[in-house]
Amino acid sequence: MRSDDRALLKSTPLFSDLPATAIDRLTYTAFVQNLPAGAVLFQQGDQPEFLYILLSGRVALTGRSAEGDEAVIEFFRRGDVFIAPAVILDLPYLMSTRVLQDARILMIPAEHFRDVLARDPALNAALVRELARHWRLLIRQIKDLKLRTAPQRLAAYLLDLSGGHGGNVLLPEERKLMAGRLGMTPESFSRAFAQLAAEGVTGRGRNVVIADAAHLRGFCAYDDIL
Amino acid sequence: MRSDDRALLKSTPLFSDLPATAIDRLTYTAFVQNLPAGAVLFQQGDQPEFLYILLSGRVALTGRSAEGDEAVIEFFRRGDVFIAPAVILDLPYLMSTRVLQDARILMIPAEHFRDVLARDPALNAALVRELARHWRLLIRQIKDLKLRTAPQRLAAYLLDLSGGHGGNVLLPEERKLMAGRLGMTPESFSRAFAQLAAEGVTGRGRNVVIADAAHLRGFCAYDDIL
DNA sequence: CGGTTGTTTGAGGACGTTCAAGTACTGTGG
DNA sequence: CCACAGTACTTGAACGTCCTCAAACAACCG
Repeated sequence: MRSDDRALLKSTPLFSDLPATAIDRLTYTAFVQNLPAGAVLFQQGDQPEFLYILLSGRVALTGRSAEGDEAVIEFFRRGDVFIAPAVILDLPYLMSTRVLQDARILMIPAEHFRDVLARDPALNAALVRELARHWRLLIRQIKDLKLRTAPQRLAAYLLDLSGGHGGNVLLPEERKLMAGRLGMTPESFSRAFAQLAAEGVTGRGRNVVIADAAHLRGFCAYDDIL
Repeated sequence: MRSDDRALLKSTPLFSDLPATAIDRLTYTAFVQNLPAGAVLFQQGDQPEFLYILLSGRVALTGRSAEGDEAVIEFFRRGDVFIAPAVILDLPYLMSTRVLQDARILMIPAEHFRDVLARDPALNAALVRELARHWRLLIRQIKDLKLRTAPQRLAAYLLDLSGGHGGNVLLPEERKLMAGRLGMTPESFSRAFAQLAAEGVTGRGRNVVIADAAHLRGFCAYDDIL
């Protein structure tokens, strides 16, 4: 692990409140792995062997149906810790993970993580907050899927990306993958995007402009559904 | 709080590993409220004032769209602790809560809960596991919504209720509410149920029989999607 | 430059919703 | 015990959204 990796850990929500010694205790058995885009870290159903922390690159957690089509559950970026719950409970992963952009990943052996967790109150406290935050993201996604139409979901996602204020937005992923995250096909994504032109959303490639954020919030019930 | 309430708390996953003194510390400012079916505990957007533990009765967490229709996110029953994340983070509730069946609810002041949480490592550890478990339930629900059709979702839910083995199942809620939980209208629920007759699912009222669990698992990709 | 992959667009169809009507339940008061 | 009201549940028809399949176009990368 490089020194800037340590600095990165220290800046994440999970580790920022932990003393350096706690971070050391957690990471001294850990190692860094470099993975190219397209690599699969693990498959759903596997028993968890590591806790993963993304040091750089991008990664997607996906679920796969019996027919083989893939739904993105969530994207992760630099600094994110993922699939902690499976490691904590020592239960099979519910999702698969695919590298989207060449990634450096810190891998903490699951057993070791659980050992430290059993002893370190500060880590428990930090993890409670981390899990609580993530819990809310999942609730929002469920409400999104149950209460909004495809164009509304896209609009809400774009507003999230813009921080709610509109203006210029840079799409973080391919449209194909964003479609999966939003629970629709790439074709539907494309049509949803075309439909948002009438609501003041324009753009080419990965650059998108939200002309009237207030109007778009109304369109997708941004504040009502939270 | 009655003595059998204390016994109930002690039997829940969250509190079972906590010493009695910790439970006392947590509950000495708490009180019990009786609420009739139909009562609303709080609305989405409210600032959290209490952590709720259901001592008896049934309750649903729901999200509401701008048009006013309601989607059930999850049901809770005796012994369940709900909306901990909002209380932990002191952020507005993302959902509303409605009493389905006359309920006795233990209410722990949010401020007090956070105080205890800041001091009690055992509570943190228990909460980490509780949140991790719930996190996995939400992931399953998201995969359900993104990867399965309506009849498949119903089939998977029935299998969950039966413990995966089939046989007799007692529906825990009105079909109307189960429809919301599964992300469909009551009409679609009814049709989905009718469709499952071809897969060996029969029943009248709240009593349902799964004739061939293995077959139904195949139908909804029960083991593939997890 | 050609091959590959991502994106858009069109046509047709499946799934699920909406609206509307009818049936079965549940509980209440006579 | 029955009549009744209110609610839940089912069923049918029409509609809309989203998906599938297919093709054209654009962007990227060797």
